[in-house]
Amino acid sequence: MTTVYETLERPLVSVLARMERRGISIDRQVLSRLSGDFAQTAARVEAEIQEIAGEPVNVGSPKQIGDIIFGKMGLPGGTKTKTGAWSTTAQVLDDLAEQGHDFPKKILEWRQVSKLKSTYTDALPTYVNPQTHRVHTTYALAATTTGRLSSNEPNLQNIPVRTEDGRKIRRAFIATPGHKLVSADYSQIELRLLAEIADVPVLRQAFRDGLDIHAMTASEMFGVPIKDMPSEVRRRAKAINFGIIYGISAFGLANQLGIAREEASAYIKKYFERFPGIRAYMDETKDSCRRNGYVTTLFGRKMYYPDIKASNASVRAFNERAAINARLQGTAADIIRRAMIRVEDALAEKKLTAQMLLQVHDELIFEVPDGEVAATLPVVQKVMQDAPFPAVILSLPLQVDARAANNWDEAH
DNA sequence: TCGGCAAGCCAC
DNA sequence: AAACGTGGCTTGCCGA
Repeated sequence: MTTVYETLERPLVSVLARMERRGISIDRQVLSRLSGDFAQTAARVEAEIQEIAGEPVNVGSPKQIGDIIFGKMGLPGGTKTKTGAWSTTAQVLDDLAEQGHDFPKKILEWRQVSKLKSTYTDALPTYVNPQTHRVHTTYALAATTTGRLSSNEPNLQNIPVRTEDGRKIRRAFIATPGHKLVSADYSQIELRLLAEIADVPVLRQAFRDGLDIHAMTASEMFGVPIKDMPSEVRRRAKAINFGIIYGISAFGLANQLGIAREEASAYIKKYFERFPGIRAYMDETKDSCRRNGYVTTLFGRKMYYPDIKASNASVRAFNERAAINARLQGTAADIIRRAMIRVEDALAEKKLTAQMLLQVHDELIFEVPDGEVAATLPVVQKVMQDAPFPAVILSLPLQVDARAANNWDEAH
């Protein structure tokens, strides 16, 4: 498929270069104030941790924390990492915190603010370019096996969004005065591509009907009405949907949901029954990857997984899951690349001056003059929705949500 | 002092 | 505790 390289990759390099050169504004005062807040919280929590420990402890050392929790304090449920150290991941500490143990809870709190401070509020200002007063990331076009971009120095594709403290950092990404940030993102693009590629009638129809896809999944699997569905039921279905995209295993799903492996197995079995096409899609993907050494996106781009034939069973299984995921993640990557290549001309044709600044896998961020926002939104949405055309005609619509605000958090 | 690995965690 | 996919960044730690 030389077409992909000639018509997509070469222009994309130029598009990315323009995005890198434009950069994005951050509010250094907001970040500075947040750094102070985080420092204060970290210091307070660290003092409480030292108090409980009763001895000097380096809070940032997982090894020391593990020795205290599972050695000295003798809390239950300890597991070891592959090097033999006590594991102290967030999941482990969360389990202990839920059992009422204060120490792991405080470690979690310390880690959260420390992460946000060191990786974001302290680091981002050091990337502000003195000439432009903006932050300029660098995109790597060929760094991933699936065709996604990656972003570094700084990575602007992993700005926090999950927690309230995290969103405070996102609010520091701002538009120039007289402008708005416009964020446009594909809704559930990988699940839509799963419905398309695996040819799952129920799933495709659900997307055509605009249903809440996780609620629909829960309804199909557990026989619960979509109306007034308990959030826990929907949460499980959502975890299963994501698991499917990632090349599910009963082990992984059990860990994710905190249920027994047997129960997770039953869920997967039920899912395959309710959504005919998924199992065949997975089997066909593995078979063709074993035959050819690669899998392809809907656009024909190849992604190589030669180790899918490895003699080691766990290496083999890993490559099988990666190959299953790659067709979905890779096709989504192709689609947003096509949109990025087309959107500049589409805007120019309407005399719109929006500037594309960032790409975050299924999201594009633009800086737009206040007076052009209303006209810009539908142009961006249409280009993104129609991006597969004409090379690929999907049997279901791609939905693109777009909104404008003064900062990235409120636009997202 | 530097480089690399391990552990951990942020995003999609 | 990652055998549920793709990345990048930071800290601690250890050996050269």
